[in-house]
Amino acid sequence: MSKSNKIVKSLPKKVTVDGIEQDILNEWEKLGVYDYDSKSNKPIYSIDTPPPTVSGSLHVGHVFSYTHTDLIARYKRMCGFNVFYPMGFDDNGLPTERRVQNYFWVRPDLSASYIENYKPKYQGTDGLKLKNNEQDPISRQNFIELCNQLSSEDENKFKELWQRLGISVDWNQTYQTINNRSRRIAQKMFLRNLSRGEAYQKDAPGLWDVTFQTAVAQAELEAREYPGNYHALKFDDGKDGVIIETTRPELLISCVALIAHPDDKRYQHLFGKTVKSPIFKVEVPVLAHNAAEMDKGAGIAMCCTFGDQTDIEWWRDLNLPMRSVMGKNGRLQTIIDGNLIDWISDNSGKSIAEELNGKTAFSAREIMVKSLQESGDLIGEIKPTTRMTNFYEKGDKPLEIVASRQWYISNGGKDEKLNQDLLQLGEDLDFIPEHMRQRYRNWVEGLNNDWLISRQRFFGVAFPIWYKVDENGNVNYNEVIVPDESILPIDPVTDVPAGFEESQRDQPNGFSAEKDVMDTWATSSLTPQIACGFDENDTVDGATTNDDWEKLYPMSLRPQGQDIIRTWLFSTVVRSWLEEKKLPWAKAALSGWILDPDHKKMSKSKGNVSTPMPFIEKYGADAVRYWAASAKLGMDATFKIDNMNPTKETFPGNNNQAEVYQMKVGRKVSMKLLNATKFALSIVGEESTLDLDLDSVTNNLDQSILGKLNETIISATDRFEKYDHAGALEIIEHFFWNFCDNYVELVKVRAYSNDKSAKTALAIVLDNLIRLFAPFMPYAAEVCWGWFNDGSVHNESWPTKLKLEETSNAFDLVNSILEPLRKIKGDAKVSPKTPLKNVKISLSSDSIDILKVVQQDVINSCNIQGDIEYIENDELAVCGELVQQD
RNA sequence: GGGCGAUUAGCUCAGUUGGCUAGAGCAUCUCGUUUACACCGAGAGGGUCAGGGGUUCGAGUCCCUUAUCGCCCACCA
Repeated sequence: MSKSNKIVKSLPKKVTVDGIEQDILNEWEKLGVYDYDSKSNKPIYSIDTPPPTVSGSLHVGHVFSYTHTDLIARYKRMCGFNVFYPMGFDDNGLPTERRVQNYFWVRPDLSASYIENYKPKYQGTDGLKLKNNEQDPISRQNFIELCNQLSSEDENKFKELWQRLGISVDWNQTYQTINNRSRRIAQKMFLRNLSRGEAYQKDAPGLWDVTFQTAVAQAELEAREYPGNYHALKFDDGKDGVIIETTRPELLISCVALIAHPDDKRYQHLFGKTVKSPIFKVEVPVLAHNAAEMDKGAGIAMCCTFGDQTDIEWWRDLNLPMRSVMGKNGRLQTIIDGNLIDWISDNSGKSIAEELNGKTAFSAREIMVKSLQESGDLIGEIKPTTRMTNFYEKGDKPLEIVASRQWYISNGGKDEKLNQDLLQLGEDLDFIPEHMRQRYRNWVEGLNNDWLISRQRFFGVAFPIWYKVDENGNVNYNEVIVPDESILPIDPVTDVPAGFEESQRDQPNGFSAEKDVMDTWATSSLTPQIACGFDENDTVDGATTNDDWEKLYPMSLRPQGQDIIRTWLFSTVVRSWLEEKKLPWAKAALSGWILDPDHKKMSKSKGNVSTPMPFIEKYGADAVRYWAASAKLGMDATFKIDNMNPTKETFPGNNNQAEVYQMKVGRKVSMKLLNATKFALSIVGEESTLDLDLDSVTNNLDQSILGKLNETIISATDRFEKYDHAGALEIIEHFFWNFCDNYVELVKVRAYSNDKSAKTALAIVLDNLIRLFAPFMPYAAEVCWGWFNDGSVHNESWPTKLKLEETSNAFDLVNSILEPLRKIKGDAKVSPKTPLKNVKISLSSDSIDILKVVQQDVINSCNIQGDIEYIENDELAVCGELVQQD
């Protein structure tokens, strides 16, 4: 390596890390330092950045994981890759729907027509004051426009934070998950799934959230503890009765059978016979099924349509009738079109059935318990219990099971071959850290159904389809009308299929729109396609083109949180496999959690989040990055705050006394880098050019520090290649402190006296160190670099192995005798400047030879008077006498 | 119930394929220094590597087992 002709610019008297960010940011933007170059021939490194949800706010956990990705991006960029590092904004889905509703006090209404230049009456946080006013009903298209308007405000706040943090995203490459490009791609991919038979609709019982009144997918479930009671109910078998236990007596009315295990001796005599339910006196069969567990409850279960997933299994396997009463609004429906449900003939049973109509599960249960107690069919005490129950992850009421027509995409939940293929893809994908692969395996192996992608919500990407309406005015869901790909995106609620006119909407022999929207993951699963320009017809919203698609896909890296392996990661693999028969990326990097000081995961719902900007302002962006960079991928990190009671009230760092240890250290490191560089340049830069020629380093000690530098470069690079940024940082930092505290101190005198070798070594080390630190501390590194270079350090190359002859271990040797020499003065509690005399050093003869060559630096820095006496001995020993000061 | 991970100094964590007297930072204590850096430097104390077995010349590292913590999945009779 031989570089020269570097011009040393003027150095500041005092360095600082405060307020350095904005000027540098402007410079980066001006130079386009992080721009992806679609015309370049360099190898590409493409990153499938997670699009943050814009309706939320960013917390330190985001800063943590996005910094990890940025470290990789910056490293790869310096290694000569053409880095494609886009940013998306997730503004599709329920959180945004609710936020837009409350912010503008509107609600989407599918019957409302589109209004050009619609201006909402309200805006801001006055939603609560408007509680009594009705929300303004507007069309879906208007709603999407309001979303885009609100999102762009949020996006700017996000962008500001990411930039300040030094995330090296190419801001020309951005997308929104609700913008035209995303909707177009989501619809196009759905149509292709449909044409290949991978997307299909089915009318079947499924999990249903009664609050949001939408179907939910397996991936969105969350099991939570839920209190309940066991009720022992007696069914009439003509003899002593059959006792079953249930936590849901309100579903007795939907009971279609009693089920026990085929091997259960207790119930053998009942199989094939019927019993009568209490209260309603409905005759139901007693049947055998393997899924019944002998040791659960009474060993015999009441099968209702539907209480849980097992009920669905029994209903399907045993061909049982459907007696569903649970309405989509969470209320029991026993009277339909004025008629009471038809399977009850008993008169008193009928009147209770009538009473149940319109009741929530909760009040229906109260009615049933009371009735059962009165009739004497409730046996013994009601026993309280706590059980795990499935909830929609965003909901707060247990899920019900309701039959409805929904759209699904095959994901291996029902197709063994596809399941195997997807498992194999999980083996082919490079997980970082490796053990995260197990999460993927567990999930794919545990799938029990296809991916439910339709949602009965208003805001999201519309299904681009209509259905034919028959001559009687009934919608025929089997006759799907699809648009041509070229006109996407469309909204079937306002757009009209080819060959029809608007007047035929919902008319006999006309057409009817699919009103559901797709699940948000149905769009998010396409982020590689959206970011990389998959759509050859795209003329809107996109920065990349279809030419880029060929180069960028499959992508190099998917960074993401471990909590969304089953959703985002898996669904992206599914879509990519179905469309391209490829993995979407080579590697997946999973980041860990940020834990609060009580070791609880930091999340918005727990109210323990810390907003990052105050920390950036207090310590500087480099320091915050240093904190994040110190943690390995996939490892949790504790957000440890000193001097502070870690309660909710005081947690977010508004207390000036509070310190985040690692950030404090990070600030020290960046200051040290600035100071060390300034110092070295002040000695070295007396001339107008810097000599970085290795041949100019002739002194043994100087050569040996270059040897140390070389080791550092090699092992830091090795760590980075293994995606171990924390290990790389540790190695670089260790060398850096050693260099500052020992080497620089040693050669000061020689360097001041214009020694060519020392000056060149200092310059070479600094030149490399700044580049080693650049991914971690982009601001401090840029400042240092700017003192003796033009252009950005972030477009420079990552240091590579120096072409050195074999070097001695002079530096380590000197360090090992420096320590005891310092201790002599330390023990005597005198200044390090105090002179020493009669210094004797015993060590091996080889080491003596090396040491003699470089001893002048030791004599200078320790202020040794007279000669050093060397004694040959394998055991290292150092002694000396202090010269008495006046 | 099935799976994954963690457990090393007061705190936060390193410790790569078994090979040192087990390391670093913070915190604590002692001392020093102000022409690179007080957003500094030098030094000290502090650990039965969660417990118990085993393999090995040798175990923080490998195997078995127990305990505690965290997470994922299953669990609604």
